Amino acid sequence: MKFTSSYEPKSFESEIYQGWESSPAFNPKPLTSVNPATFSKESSLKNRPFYSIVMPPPNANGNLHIGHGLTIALEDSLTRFYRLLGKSTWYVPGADHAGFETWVVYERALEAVGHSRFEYSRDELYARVWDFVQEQRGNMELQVRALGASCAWNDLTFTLDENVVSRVYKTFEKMWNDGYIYRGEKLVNYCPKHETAFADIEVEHIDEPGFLWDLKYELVNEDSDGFLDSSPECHKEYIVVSTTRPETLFGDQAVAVNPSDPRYKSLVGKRVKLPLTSRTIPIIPDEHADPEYGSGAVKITPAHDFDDFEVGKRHNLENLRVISDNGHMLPVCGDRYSDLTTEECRALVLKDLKEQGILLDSHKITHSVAHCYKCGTVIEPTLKEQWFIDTEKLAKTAISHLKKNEISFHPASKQKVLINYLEGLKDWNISRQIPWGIPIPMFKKIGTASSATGKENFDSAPEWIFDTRTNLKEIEIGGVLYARDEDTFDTWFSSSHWPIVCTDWTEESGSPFYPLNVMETGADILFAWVARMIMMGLYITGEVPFKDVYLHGLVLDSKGKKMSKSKGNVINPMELVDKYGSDAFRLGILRGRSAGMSQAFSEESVISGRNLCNKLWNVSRLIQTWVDEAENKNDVLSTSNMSEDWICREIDALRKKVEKCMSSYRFAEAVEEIYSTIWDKYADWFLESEKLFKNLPLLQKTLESLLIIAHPFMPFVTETIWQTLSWTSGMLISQPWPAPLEFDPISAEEFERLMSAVGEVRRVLSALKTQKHALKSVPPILYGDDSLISDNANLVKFLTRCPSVSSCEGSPRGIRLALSGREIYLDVSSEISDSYRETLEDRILSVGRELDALEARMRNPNYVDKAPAHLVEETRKGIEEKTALISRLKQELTVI
RNA sequence: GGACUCUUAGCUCAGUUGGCUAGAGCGUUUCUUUGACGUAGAAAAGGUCAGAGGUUCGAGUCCUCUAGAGUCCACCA
Repeated sequence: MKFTSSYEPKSFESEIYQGWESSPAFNPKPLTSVNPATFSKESSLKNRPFYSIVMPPPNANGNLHIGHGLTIALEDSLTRFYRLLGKSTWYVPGADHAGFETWVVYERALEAVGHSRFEYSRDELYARVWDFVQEQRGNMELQVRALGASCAWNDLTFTLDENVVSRVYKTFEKMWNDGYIYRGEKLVNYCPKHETAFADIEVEHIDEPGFLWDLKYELVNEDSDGFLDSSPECHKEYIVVSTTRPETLFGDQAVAVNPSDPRYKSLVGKRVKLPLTSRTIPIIPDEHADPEYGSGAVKITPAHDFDDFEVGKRHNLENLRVISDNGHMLPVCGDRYSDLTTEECRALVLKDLKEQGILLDSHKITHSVAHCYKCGTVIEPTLKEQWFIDTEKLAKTAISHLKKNEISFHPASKQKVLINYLEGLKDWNISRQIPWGIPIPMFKKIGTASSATGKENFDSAPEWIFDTRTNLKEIEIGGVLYARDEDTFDTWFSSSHWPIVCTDWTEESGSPFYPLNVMETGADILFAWVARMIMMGLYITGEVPFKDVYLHGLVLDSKGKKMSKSKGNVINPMELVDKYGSDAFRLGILRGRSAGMSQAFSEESVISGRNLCNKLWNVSRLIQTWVDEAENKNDVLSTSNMSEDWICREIDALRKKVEKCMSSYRFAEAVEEIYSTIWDKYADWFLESEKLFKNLPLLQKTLESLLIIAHPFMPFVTETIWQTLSWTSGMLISQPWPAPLEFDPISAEEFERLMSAVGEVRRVLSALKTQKHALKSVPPILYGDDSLISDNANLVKFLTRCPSVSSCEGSPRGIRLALSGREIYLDVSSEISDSYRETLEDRILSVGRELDALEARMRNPNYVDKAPAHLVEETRKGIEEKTALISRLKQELTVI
């Protein structure tokens, strides 16, 4: 390949990726090639020769969004970094069947062609979605490749793969045997549109305006003497209940009042007539009723409200369902209301109550309403028999391991947040009434086969049995027939196994890659996923599933607003990759981003990334040109001037800095360092100097080091350059991390002095150009007793573009630069130096202010006593230098 | 009600256990058609680190309070 004059990512990215993918680079080294002596269970993860990380599986049939772009930029830079360090690296890619999400998409597609899910059996639907997913599949994987993920594609794990399902079944069986799983009839969060239950975590609570209605429930006289109590409160003939859901009154089982509420004390035990029905219900005392809220009396509907369900349990109330699974009123509500939707029913009930004088008042309120996180439908708490996991022990175990700091969190604050969550964790409903997912391997006893043994066994057979033959609707065991539960698992139940299934962990031999080095994912799924992986990992393996957790925040739009389709501010990562290249995107999205923070993102940062790629491209092109032009190519590698010592020192510092940043997950800082080293140091100073020296072996070596260090963050362009350079061989992706470079530190410091001298020349020239006696042409430089300048006259001349740099021969003239330890003059006319007077005066003032600050510090005896000696010494030196500088500046002033 | 995070340049953000004159990118201004790069080079302007106390020789950094922004969990008849 040849270097084009500018960086054109489109011309090489896909080809480069194919090269990587067809090599063994993405795969972990075979176990036999890794020295087993270096691996033991006890050794810390840092020292083990493996590095493992798994990809949070993107939806198999979806497209990547900006969050995936960030995920892959983060994970892949870690993977490539540790690969370069020589670890056997395994980045396992994944694809998610995305149970509910995919189901919603599929059901919508079905409805679009005029069909309903209810026309098909569960098994038919499963088969149809399977085909649907296969048709849609592929884009995601191509997009992951386009982002440069160096993952082991051979090991791609789909969440419905056979090994995933069998592992999930194993866990379920163990939990069933250990008594962690139970079937219970409880109120569950239920989406009436999609007709499925959810875990608490999948419900979105939104504050909404609503009404609190006061209803009059009339007291009925059931006393034997036929008269109401004579106490003054009970001269009333009714009790006012406050409700936001009048339509559920058909299911009311009681009216609760607070036992300490004096208003209602004497009413406890009485009964009231339930409006619109012929039923009566009791007034019961319960702490749940808040005397401060509404009328202080609350109707209790155990089958349709979580709190009421608990009240009902305490008072042995009946759970009477009045709303169906699909959100319509049941026949029990009577012909007038039966079959209406809850909204229709509410309107009609209110109208009827008003006409009957039962609706007394209404108040505008704001209350939080539970919604389906996917379709936004209001969640209907519904009484259902479901499979639950008793989470108490799981959470307790997880908390104890977390408190022992076995997992370090980035950001650290999330550890506390997670413990806080686990401490209040309720039992976990894992049943979903959607066809797309892993079938629950439980079968219910339904009858007997026509054999004698069946009849014999039937009574003693358990109600439910575990069996993995979920491809069958019915099974027969010992003559007893069982039917499969048609529900599927909550996807978080199966995905909590992700670190275990992706590392091929087994009971027999574990896995050298388990626990994972790091789990990188979005902070928004800390509870849903990270918490569950920890609980499950500990339950199955006894070990935490990962040692580090890195959580990234949301990627917001350029104004800091959340991206959403409805707002139209969604940024598509693939468009940016297409426009500026994959590396530019990666640099742009990592830039200025820190753990756990939701931060803005814009195209500008990607453009800046593209510019860095272009810079590196041209740096490489220039060096290649010099190599091509050179006649003698057998020079020995060594530094031959101070800019070379300096750049070696800087690259070495960069290497260490990047190592440190990566081990503490400070990606943005690593990127920042790479930027400034490539651009400000290597290109602007070193390469400029090398235009005079052209020390080819050193140029080549330093460029190689930079390419390797930058590779984790900008893999395509660095690899392309590597493969284009004439002297390099093999692939960059599998090169060893650079060894320390040799340099003379004193010489490196000398170069810094030269840089500040050159900088001062440039600053003064720039100032003179804009003053009233504007400088027409660049003046010569004169030096007095200054070996740094005399020894490097050529370099100074080149870097400042001055026509000449020569000795003043004992007769200085022009402007003397205000640099301590330097004697440099700009040979300008007296008019020009006059015009510089003002600038000089400003300079004296500002140095004076700095001097004052330092002197004040030294006057403080506590500072001299208590501050570290080196700081005091530095302050002392600073005072000396600034004093000298001021006196010289003043001298200059008088000369002028 | 409980928990967490944030407030630093016009914008987006760094700033590790407190320590030299608080940094970067983008934007702005001036200069340069210079040899790889105009997707460039050289230089500049721009900050009472939200506010008030406190600890300390020393606070953007630690503590307390106040104000504002945001997130999560629980509850809300």
